[in-house]
Amino acid sequence: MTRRPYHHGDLRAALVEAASALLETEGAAALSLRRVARAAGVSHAAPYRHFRDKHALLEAVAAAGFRVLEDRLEDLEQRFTGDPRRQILEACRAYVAEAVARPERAHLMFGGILDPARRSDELHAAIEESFAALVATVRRGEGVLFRDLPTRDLVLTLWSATHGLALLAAAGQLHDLDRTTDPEAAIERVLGHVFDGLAR
Amino acid sequence: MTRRPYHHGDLRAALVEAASALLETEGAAALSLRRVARAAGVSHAAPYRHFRDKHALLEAVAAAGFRVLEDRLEDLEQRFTGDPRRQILEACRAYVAEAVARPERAHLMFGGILDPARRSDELHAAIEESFAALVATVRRGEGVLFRDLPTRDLVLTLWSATHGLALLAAAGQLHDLDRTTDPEAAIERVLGHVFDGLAR
DNA sequence: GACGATGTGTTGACGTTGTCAACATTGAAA
DNA sequence: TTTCAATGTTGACAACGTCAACACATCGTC
Repeated sequence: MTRRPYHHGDLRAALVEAASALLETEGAAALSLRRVARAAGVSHAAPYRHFRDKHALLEAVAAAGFRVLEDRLEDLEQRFTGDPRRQILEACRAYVAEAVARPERAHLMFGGILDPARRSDELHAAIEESFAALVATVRRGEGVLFRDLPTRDLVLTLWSATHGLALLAAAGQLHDLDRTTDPEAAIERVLGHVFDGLAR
Repeated sequence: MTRRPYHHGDLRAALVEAASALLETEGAAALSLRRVARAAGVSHAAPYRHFRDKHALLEAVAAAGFRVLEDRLEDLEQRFTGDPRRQILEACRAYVAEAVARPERAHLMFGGILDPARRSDELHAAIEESFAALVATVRRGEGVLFRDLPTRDLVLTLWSATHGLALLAAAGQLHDLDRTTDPEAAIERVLGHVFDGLAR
């Protein structure tokens, strides 16, 4: 039943895998299509059978990142059913933790590397679904945790704070403010205050 | 016909200028050292008399961005002396507005393009000074606007929310959440709620 | 079995890039 | 006037993204 393409097995997945690894270890600047191909053990033009160009490969890497985010969020719903506050807190924590663990991918997902005008369907779907999971998580707190505010306000406020902290941490820029701040503790305090502002 | 002299006059500044312009119009991917040199009217290797490598040029562009941010913040202190709430609000607005007006540079400043390990003294100083201006702005609200919280908490919370919104807006990702959200209105609402959470 | 069609990987080429070494030109110090 | 450091140019190189031409494995059809 498993249809295996003939030579490499599943080159497409292998390329995304190799690109993700190279991205994190060597940085975005050092990530070339040819190095990815070499890492996957194929010739320099082989990737073109699976991706229109380099941009498309990078989009696939980003899409994988969004899918991880979505999985985390949905997992949290299972783990903390009936405790929306915990769900939201943990979701934000996971968001920051992901960015810190894979900063290069985080910048690929949210930074100015990919051209929004050229988004593939795959990436578009991955983004939509992960954002839907995020909105759904926040929604579970509506009427229970938060004041009577538009969903948009709740999501935007929580998301902005979390996103900001995640990217500052990923870029190592928290240290420019305060050498002793670690992201884990920071998200705790920041979210506490933001919750206070939204609480009923 | 004014004949161009062999020596440019102030090539360094011209290169930073040309690079900034190219960055915003063509995007980071299309920004090559050689195109910058061409735009400045010099040969392809001339930039090496002023910058160690491409990375150093990009750092100079980023540093200029941080200096703009600092100037804005300090200008606000003059314009709204004695009104710390207004100062902070306007500072956050300016932060977002800058990111939206020059999204490519914002990503260069905060994204994963520049290697933090190789920061030039110029960039390092520009970052420190703009962050100091940011902290100073928030401090003016201490004891007046905010609950009795560590400065670090105040700065981190306000900064995270603002930074997050700024980068989401710069990346055009606000539209993934809600097609009708415009950054100007969003920062207003987000900051309102965050202020509530920090207010005394 | 034979056999093209099709999907997949390879090879070689092209123009562009970042960078370097060698050289040219300039303005100012001596 | 001579000299020299600073600044700009030229030409080279390997690595890059991309493409066209080719090679081969697999499969449906006869």
